[in-house]
Amino acid sequence: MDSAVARERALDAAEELFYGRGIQSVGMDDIRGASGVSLKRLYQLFPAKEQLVEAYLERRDGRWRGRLAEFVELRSAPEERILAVFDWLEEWFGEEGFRGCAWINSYGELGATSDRVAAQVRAHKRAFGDYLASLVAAAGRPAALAGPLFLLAEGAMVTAGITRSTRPAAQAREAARTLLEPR
Amino acid sequence: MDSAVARERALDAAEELFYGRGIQSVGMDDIRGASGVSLKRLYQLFPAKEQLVEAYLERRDGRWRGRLAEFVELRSAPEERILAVFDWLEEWFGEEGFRGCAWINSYGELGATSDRVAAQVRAHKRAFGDYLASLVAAAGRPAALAGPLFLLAEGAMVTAGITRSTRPAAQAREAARTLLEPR
DNA sequence: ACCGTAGGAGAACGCTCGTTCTCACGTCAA
DNA sequence: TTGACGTGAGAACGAGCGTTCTCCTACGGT
Repeated sequence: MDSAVARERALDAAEELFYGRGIQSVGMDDIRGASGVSLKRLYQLFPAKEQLVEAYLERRDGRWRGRLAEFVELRSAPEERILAVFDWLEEWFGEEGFRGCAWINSYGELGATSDRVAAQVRAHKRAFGDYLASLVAAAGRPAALAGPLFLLAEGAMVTAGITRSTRPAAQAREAARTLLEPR
Repeated sequence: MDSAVARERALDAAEELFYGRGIQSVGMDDIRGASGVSLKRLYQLFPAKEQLVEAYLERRDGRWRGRLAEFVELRSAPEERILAVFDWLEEWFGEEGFRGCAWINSYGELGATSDRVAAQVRAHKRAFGDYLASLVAAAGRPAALAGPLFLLAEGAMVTAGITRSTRPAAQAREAARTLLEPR
């Protein structure tokens, strides 16, 4: 098996297991079993579990933000683009296997003990916040709107994860619409 | 040492360590060292670690909501009481040792593997949401306001925990004020 | 004074898991 | 053909930790 292929399979297994069951409760042997990549190869590709965790979060970050941006691009009106973020959240929340925000969960699990994971979570959230801010700026709205919209989105992710419901997305969208109304 | 005293000391140590470093990275031996309660006594009081975790979350839930309600009671105007929630969040975020919401963190750590912890987190969040709803009702405002306010508060907690900043509280308060404005 | 009981200190046990090692096998260059 | 090398399967190692056990001391009732 090609190294690149083995790497992808390992990351696929890591993503499914880490996201679904939490990082600490998944062993390297579980990754091996789910990916078919031998332990020897796993440790060649990722010298320690923590590096596999980092690679998982990093790949997921790119994909997550990519999917969001792709969805948002379908709308042309700047205000609609902002609201589309919440529409996308609703789709995401409804997906099979949704278990909340991977970064918030990882932060709860490892934020206090792993500086590198904590930094990655902060970077992801900053990137998401910056993206929201860019949408607000593109709509010609005051920059101060971005913070509250970000908080609504974060609250929706956390609440959807805990309550296993898509409803927070619609609530957040509605609140966002109100905040966006001209006064 | 009296049993009741030992129990309190054990819970004090559990709260400080579990909240500060995460649950899984704290061993029963750490609890013993920090509390001065022997392992034998610990296991008499809490037959397994999971029960200590539950007792920790339960006691913290009572105290947390008690402190919040106490703070809110200081205001008399119904609208002010709603906003006071966010003022209290700001105070809380600024406390030494603040590390985000204990329940959100616990959910990230154990939500996928412990049904009892997951249920306790849901119960805590439901109680907080109900409390917010009662403040909204007391102010004679539409019940639909409670959801968005809840999401703002949750988003603020998560963001304050990750970024180690008190700013999300003020942002959430400002957004809440806007949502409360008569239109 | 004596015995039964409770409690403390900490060793011990058993399991999990991250990481490394062994060994047998297949491959490819010379 | 041969030998060096890479690889897979899985055993082995070592640490951490939840839980229990041992042993010793102190004390309370008679």
